[in-house]
This record gives sequence, structure tokens and C-alpha cells, in this order.
Amino acid sequence: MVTIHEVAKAAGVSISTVSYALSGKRSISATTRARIDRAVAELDYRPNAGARMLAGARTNILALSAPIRQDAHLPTHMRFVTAVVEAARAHDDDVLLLARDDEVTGIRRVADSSLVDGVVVLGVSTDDERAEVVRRTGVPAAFVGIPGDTEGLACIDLDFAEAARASVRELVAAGHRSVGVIGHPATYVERHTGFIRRFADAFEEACRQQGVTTLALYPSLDRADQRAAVDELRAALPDMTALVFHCNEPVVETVLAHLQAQGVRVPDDLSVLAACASYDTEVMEVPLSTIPLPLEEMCRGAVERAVRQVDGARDPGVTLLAPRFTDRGSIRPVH
Amino acid sequence: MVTIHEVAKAAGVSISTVSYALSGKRSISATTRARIDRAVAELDYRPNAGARMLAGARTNILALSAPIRQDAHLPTHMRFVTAVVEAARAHDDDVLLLARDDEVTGIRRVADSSLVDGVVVLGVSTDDERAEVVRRTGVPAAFVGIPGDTEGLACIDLDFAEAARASVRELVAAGHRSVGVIGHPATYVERHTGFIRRFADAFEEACRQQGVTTLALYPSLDRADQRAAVDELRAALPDMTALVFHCNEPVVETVLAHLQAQGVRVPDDLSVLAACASYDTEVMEVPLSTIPLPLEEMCRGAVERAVRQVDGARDPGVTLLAPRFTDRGSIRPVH
DNA sequence: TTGAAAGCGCTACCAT
DNA sequence: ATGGTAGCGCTTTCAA
Repeated sequence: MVTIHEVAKAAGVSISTVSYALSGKRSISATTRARIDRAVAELDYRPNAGARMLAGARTNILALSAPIRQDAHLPTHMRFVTAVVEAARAHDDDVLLLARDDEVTGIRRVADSSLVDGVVVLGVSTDDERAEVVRRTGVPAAFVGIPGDTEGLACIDLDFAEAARASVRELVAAGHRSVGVIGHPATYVERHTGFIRRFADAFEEACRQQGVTTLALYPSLDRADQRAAVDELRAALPDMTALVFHCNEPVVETVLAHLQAQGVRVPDDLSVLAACASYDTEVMEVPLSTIPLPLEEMCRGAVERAVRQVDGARDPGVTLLAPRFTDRGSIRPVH
Repeated sequence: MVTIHEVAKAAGVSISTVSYALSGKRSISATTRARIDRAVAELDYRPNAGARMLAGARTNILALSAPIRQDAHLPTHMRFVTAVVEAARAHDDDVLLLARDDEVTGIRRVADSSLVDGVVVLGVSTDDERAEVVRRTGVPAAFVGIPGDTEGLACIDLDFAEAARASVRELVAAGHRSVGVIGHPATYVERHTGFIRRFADAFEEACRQQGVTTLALYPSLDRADQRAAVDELRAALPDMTALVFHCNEPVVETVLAHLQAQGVRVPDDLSVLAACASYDTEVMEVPLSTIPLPLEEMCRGAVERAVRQVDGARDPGVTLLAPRFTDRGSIRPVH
């Protein structure tokens, strides 16, 4: 193993000079820097991580608390995880993955042992225990999602209420007056997943204000249940001209296939909007107009806020990301 | 931050005694141990990770190199990742996730800086550069999958050839003489020639030996292409009584839905076997008899072998896991 | 612009 | 059965 001493010797300088040259925390003459760079390259020197952690103030590791519920949508989950990894690496941080019954206690473990500089929290629920863990340990942290009590916490999420209003706005602008909604499964809602309620409430309110008739159904993960939901929607809203999805891709696919089987064409017979979609609606059999869930942006923002706290800033508060509508032609004007 | 010194003072012993009491590396009297345990609990002491890494020989961190290809099946990927995390935690190790263009260079980075004790390598392809990286750095590592040149490497995988033979055996035992195969997309084959070819070759050979007519098709990720593949199979094998899936769940679902739409019932009209399935075939609309991909076992085995190497063992070689057939009633005897 | 040296908190060796 | 202490390899003061 190559140490800083060997680099110093090879470059003919002291170890502190090598350290400073590498960290850039004080100015180094061009010639000295060149000699050090050469020595580093020749010896293929890589600072010892443990020594850095011990001597320095930081570990350059971020913990990622990523619980995986029974009914979780794995592709979305994986996208969040990799987005966090990418964002962390952009800040020169590595990611320690906390999962499988270790997402809560693991935070305390890695924070108390100074293994990580901070924590990014995924899959946040309204009554999330991790909110309290973070407050008590005082570890720099950022929540992707919004817990019930955000006191003192840094959170970031899509503005689901605004996304709901924007959805209604788009549909109303196209002349729709009767809109069905297929939402996330009831089990998600029960878990006090805040964003679902925020979307649903704002959607309903916006419809009321615009005089739009609406009904929202929350089918389970069972395919038959999902198909039944559309049928129920069409029966309850005979004038329904548009359908909004606020759910995961498999549900969308099942429902669209069911509609197609019944001879309902999208968007000719029924307009469709994929709200807060964590999947790519462009490559679907029928590309869907959408308000995408900006998960990369969310994860990037979370990492950014966590890192800022590691750097000493106190930075509580909820960041709400503005929704953006992308037209892919699945909403058809109605007159 | 609580240090070992404070614990020692509180317990009225020396720091070395505390250290040994915690590591269990030398015998401690019951009374001393009790006093230390009490002090540790009261102060909520947690050893500093950096100090341990520096003083001790190990970091208790395993790197997980998890590349995510364009066409990857994310749910399967996520299952592998969480399975590795679970296995690592069982060994008291944490997992550092290497992804997003850092799966190769990241190995060198974290290994050379002594950030991790070892590496678990996922998504292994035949010409995987990581094989060479591991050989050169000499970092303890285990591959989940089999690279082209396994020289000096520890690898673990399902015995795909045997899984293919077992598949043919099950079908032949049920009287099937004409069997279609839907395999992984061609893009997978081009890259991971490994397990797909091992399965395909052994399957074909077994069919030849048993006098079974067979044809394997490798549709792309496009749904229409997948549906066309079944049609082609039925046209090419007019006597086909069984279908083997060696692919991911979405393909299976698409094909099954297509068959159903054509009035082909499973297993009444067509028997189906899900070979090396990374998904749960029990909760499908029609539960499928299967030879599951034992990914938990694979990941557990990989972590085990990596840890063993960290503990000083030299342990190269390829471990092939025996396939197990699970009957769920989707294979119907033919007479 | 550079160097010397004091730790960081722990492990493990050498004592007793 | 227990204690003293020398490092582990780095960062960062303090000096020059």
C-alpha cells in the first residue's frame, strides 16, 4: 500500500505539502505541484480512507436509507437509488445502502459511528420513524418525500398539489368536463403516504372549482381489480372523456390493454394523462402526455441539501419542485 | 462524540480492556464485562468507523458493483441488490453501492483507498472488464455470474446447463415432444453470452438426446415482437404442447396475455415452464411451474465467498448452484 | 511557499 | 485477567 510518506519522499517534499497539494487547501508552487502530481501518478497513490475519516472531518460517504415495502414498485425504487448514487458521485461522495430492516436503526448506527457524513432518506411516509431518528442524532439529512412532522428537517418533493391542479388545467383547457382517476393502491394510501393525499385533495378541489365531474378509484395490485376499476369508472361517469393515472406503470398497462380490448381508443375515444409518472411514457405502445415525476431532480436536490449541511449549513425546510407538463398527444380536445 | 476513553473511565478500566471486551478477542471477567457493557449502554458508545479502519485490518464494508444496462430488467436488479445488502448485514458488513459509470473504476478507487474489504460483482458479462480489475488489484471479490476468463476468480451462479436439462426432463416426463422456447432479448445474448448460451446449448442438446422437437426465439423488448414470437413458434411447431420461458416477467405476461386472447388456455391447451425465473410465479394470474433463479442464494454465496477471502482464505473457483423444480401445475401430462 | 509535529480513536502487541 | 502504549495514515495547526 502506498502512503503519503512515500509520495512525499518521491517528490522530495514533506507530507503536509503533499496533503495540501491534494486537497488544494493552500497554494503550492507550480514546480512543487508538478513533482507531487508526478509522484502520485507514478506510485498510483490513493489516500487511505480510514485515515482520512479519522484525521479529517468527513468520510465522503452518504447513507441511503431505502426501505422496500412488500408492495413496492421495484423499477421506480431502483431509479431513485441509482439517481442518488449518481448525484452523490457528482459531489465525490460514495453511497452506503441501508435496506432490509436496517433503514431505521442503520441510520443511527452509521451516523453514530461517523461512518457517513449524512443521510438521504427514501420512501418517506407520513408517520416515518426516521424523521425522529434524524432529529435526535442531528445527522445531516435530506428527505425525498415529506414526513408528517417536518420540523427541523430538509425535505424535497414534487409539488403534488400543483401537479394535480396542472392536470385539471390541461384537461379543462382541452374541453374535458368529466374525468376519471386511477390512483395508487389502497395499501399505499393506508401507509399514510402523504403525496397521494396531497394529489387527490388538490385534484378534487380543482375539479370542483372548474365544475368538472370526477371520481377517483384506488385498485389493488391485482390485475382483475384494476380492470374492474376502469369499468366502474366508465359506469359511474358515462360522460367521461379523460382518464388520469396517478399510479405505477403496470396498472397503466393493464388498464390501457383492457380499454383497447373493449375497443376504446386512446386518445380518440378517451384522453389519457399520466400524472407524476416515474416511468417513461414516450416508449409506451401509446405514448402518454404526462407530468413526469422528476426523480433525478429530487434525488439531486436531496443530495445537494445533505451535502450543504455536511458543509456546515443549517438548511431545514420543504422544497417543492414545480411540475412540468409534457405533451405526447394522448389528450384530445373535446367540443 | 463518545470515545473509548470515556467508556474506559466510566467503567474504571483501561481502553484496551474495553476494546477487547467489545471484540471478544480475549477473555474478560464477568464483573468487568458487566461494568463495560453498562458503560457502553449508558453512554450509547459506538466505535468510530474511521479509527477502526485505520487501526484494524478491516472496514466492514463491501462494495457492490452493480451496472445497470439500458435494457436491464430493474425489478430483478433491485432484488439482487437488496439480497446482497441482506447477506452482507448478516456478516455485519455494510454495502457501498457502485453504479452509474462507476462500477469498474469505482472498484479500483474503493479498493486502493482501503475503503472496502471486498467486492461483490453483479451483472457479469462474458467479456467483463471487472474480471481483470479484480485480478490486478487483488481485492477480495466474488462474481455473481461467470465471466469468460474465471482464472483466479471466485464466481457463483445457477447451473444454467443443468437447469436446461432439468426443464427438458420435466417436460419429457409429462409426455411433451414438441417444445417452444422464448428466451431473453437478442441484446442480452450479444452481451451476456454467458448464462443464456449455457442454457440454450444444454437445452438443445437435451432435446436432441430425448428426441424432442424444439425451437427457441429471442424477441426484443418490444411487445409486438414478443407476441409475434409466439405466433411464429406455433406456426413452426404445429404440434407444440409446451412452452418454456427463459426471460423476464414482462415478456411472460405479454405472451401469456396474447395466448389467452387467442383462446389458448394454460395448461389445458399449452403447458408452460418458467425457467430460471427471477420473479415470483406463484402470484401470477396463472401460477407457473418453475425452476426459480435462486438469487438470494447466489448473493448469499457471493458475500460468503468474498468475506472468506477477506478473512484470509484463497478461494478461487466457480460455484454452480443446483436448479430446483417447483410444480405449480402449469405443466399438463400429454398422452 | 513549505515543514514539523500533534493528534484523530482505535487495535493489538508487550507487559505484568 | 488487565493495563500501557506504539502505531495505523492522514489533516491541520503552528512555525519559519
